[in-house]
Amino acid sequence: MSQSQYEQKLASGKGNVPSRRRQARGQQRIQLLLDVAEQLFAEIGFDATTTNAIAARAGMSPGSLYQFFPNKDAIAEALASRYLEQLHATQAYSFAPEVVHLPLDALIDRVVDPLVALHVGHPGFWTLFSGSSVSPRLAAATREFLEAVHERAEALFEARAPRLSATERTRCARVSVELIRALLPLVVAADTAERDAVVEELKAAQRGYLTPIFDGQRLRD
Amino acid sequence: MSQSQYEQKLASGKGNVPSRRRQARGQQRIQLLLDVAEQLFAEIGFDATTTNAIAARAGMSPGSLYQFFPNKDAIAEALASRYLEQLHATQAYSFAPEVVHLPLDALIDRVVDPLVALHVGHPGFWTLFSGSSVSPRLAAATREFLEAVHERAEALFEARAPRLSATERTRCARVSVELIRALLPLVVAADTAERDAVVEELKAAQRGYLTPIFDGQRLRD
Amino acid sequence: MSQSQYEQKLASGKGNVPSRRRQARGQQRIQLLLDVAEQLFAEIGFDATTTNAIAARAGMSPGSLYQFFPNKDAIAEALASRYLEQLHATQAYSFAPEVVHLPLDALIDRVVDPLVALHVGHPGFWTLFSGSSVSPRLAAATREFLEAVHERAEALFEARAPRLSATERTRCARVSVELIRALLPLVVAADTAERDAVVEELKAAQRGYLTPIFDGQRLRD
Amino acid sequence: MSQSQYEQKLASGKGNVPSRRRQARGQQRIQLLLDVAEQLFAEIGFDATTTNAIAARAGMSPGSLYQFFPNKDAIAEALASRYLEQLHATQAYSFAPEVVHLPLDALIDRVVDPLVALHVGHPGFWTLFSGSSVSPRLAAATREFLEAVHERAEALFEARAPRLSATERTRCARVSVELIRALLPLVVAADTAERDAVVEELKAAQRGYLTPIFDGQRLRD
DNA sequence: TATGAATGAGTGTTCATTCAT
DNA sequence: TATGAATGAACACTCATTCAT
Repeated sequence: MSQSQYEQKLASGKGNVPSRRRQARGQQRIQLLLDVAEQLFAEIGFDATTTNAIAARAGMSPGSLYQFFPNKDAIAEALASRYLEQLHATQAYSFAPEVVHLPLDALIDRVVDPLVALHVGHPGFWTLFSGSSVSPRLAAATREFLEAVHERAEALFEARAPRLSATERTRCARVSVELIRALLPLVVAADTAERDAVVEELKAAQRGYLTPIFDGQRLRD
Repeated sequence: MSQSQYEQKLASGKGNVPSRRRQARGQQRIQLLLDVAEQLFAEIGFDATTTNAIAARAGMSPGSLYQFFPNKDAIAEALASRYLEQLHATQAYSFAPEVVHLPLDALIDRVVDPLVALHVGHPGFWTLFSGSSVSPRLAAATREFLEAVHERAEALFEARAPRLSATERTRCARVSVELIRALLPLVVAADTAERDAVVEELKAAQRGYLTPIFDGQRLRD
Repeated sequence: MSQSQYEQKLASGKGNVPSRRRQARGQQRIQLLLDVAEQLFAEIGFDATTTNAIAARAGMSPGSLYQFFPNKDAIAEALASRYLEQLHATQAYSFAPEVVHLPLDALIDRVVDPLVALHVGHPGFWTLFSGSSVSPRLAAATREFLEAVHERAEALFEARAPRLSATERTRCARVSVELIRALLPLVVAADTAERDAVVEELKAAQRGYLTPIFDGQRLRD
Repeated sequence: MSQSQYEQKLASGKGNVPSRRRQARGQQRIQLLLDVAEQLFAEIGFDATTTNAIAARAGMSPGSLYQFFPNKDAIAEALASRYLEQLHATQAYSFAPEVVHLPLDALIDRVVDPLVALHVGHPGFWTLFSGSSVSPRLAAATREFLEAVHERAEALFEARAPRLSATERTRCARVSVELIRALLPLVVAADTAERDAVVEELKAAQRGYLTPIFDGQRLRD
């Protein structure tokens, strides 16, 4: 989903195709706005961030902001969408078919590392997904995305722990995912020196949780 | 830190010492306001909750609310403080001296079960501690409390995994704590039928993470 | 339709029945706001009138205005409704059953005089009903009211000019009504000295239009 | 008053004399803008019509619009001026010298028919002259024009009803004019089938009003 | 003490107008 | 000349907070 959805041409006139230059300029400004918004959301939260503040920090007028986004929520949504796109990309890598047969350590690396990279690159982004005053659309998008992740995780569990009941599988997959998701803020918060070590702990926790499950030691429900 | 700090005693000469009855009435109203605020924060978030809505739901006027709390943030802070008090109480139990020698499973039960009870009893309370628009005071209180918990956890680690370096110990303690903290929302969100099972997973994850550490299998940093 | 519809009680609490004094005060302020709004609408039009300007001129804060009216349109609607109520009252008098048998001159006096009085008392009110940016609700209310008036006029025509075809009757009634409606602004605009004379002309015009119709001289369609 | 007044000739030394072609193009675009503006004003009113919408509907950019008109009001004024020009033309015909001696019916036809044609051709134009947020200049122009019409009507009255006092003459002329002006919206609003009949009523009303005056039956003031 | 009407600064958003290209 | 992105003042409306009763 690109932000082109926000362009509102009042007239479809004839040859008013914006020059490549113009378009590029627009794209840059949109990215700038999103970057600024991300910063501010991270710093003071979604609600405390005013649209005028975003525009000002981006060095433009409030009116300009509204040329790109129909309203404040749309900014959060675009931000989320930008983020989710990247997340999707990592997922394609993390859950590629051959991954199923990887040893556990490699498997965990494959899932965790891109996530860590993404979060470290977008510190404070998590704000968006935990705040409660976010738009329903954003909430829906998030839920949807999480569902997708859970499904992939479940598929993995089906292959690696086939003796789990369906209920158990769903539950374990969710817990496994949340285990990572939940420790990510800790990783982001850690200073650079400490970060790698924390990531190792995260992986250890994941290993500790998954090993008995994948070993088939868990039989009773 | 109790909410009595908000009571504005003018302490002028006259005999305006509130009768015991009055005081009791005030306490009740404060608790009512906090209960209502907790509900609303959980339902629609801190920012979306208006002070007027809190007062209205509590069956009193906005003016009355401001007799007990100097501003909106103070409500969140009092709520947090009430919560943290309870949390402190559980901590006294969870980290009592004899706990050090409990088998791992029992140890985990002792820490996790009261936490789960508390969170289930105060659903959505977590909103307060994750939102970013909360007052700096609240943020400080939270940080302070977490430090205390980390310290206790560290003390436990010192006893159970004495071969860990100081740095490792701190890190592992934090991760162990966050592991629980992070999965608690999942527990709260689960419907009653599912809840116990999720709690079991939470404990399994904790066990999985702690076992190798407490067993002394972790030597390298 | 009273303005009580705008009162939004967040809580229905217990005995928070506003004192008679309080209620009266509220009524006064509502009337004041409507008066001020009527002035401003007449002076500079609906769109150019800002809600803040209304509040300021009424000596209160914007917030207060919104305690009585949910939005700007509602002010126009309340104004219209206040006006239409009065108009309804005059209609009851103008079209009372015995009126059918009055001589033409008396009949015209009976219809025109109250209308003139009303319009003179509310100069510039017409703005509301001619502006195009008014709310759909207001437009509907106006249309509805006009329909009612047309119906009454038609009933009169049925009695006084029974030989008119249904189509003719409808058309003549509408024209007769519009003849008055349209000249009213001229009456309002006239200075006091001139006013009575203009009203006389209005009546003369009406007489001139109705006489041949009521005399049965109009037979062809 | 033509819209050429809006063309900003800098008249600097160089040969920037626009070619005939260019001028013609400009004229076309101006007319196009005025047509579009007229439509929009009629559809949604002056205030709700944005300059951007006018430009868009005319297939040009906002910047271009401002090459022809210095501001939004000027569009309404140019529109009015275009309209008034046409109106002036009809007046030359309606009040030609020989008209004085026409029988009443013919006289009325001569005045009313062109007006009806004009209004039907420019539906909703009246919006401009009744809205209150129009520019003072527009108001002045309208007033001015009406004065001119009134004067002509008065001249007619002087010839046809010489026994009227000056005051009476002025008043009756105004009322006669307003009588038409006021019913014109009804004519415009009527669907094509009904329209002619309504026009006939309009004429009948005018006849009914004028006959006694021109017959000299009106002597008293 | 309790009330709730009143306040007013501040928010998201619009749109007439400008100006670099 | 034409363009349309950019501007920013201004508007409708909200809500934390106060204060007369």
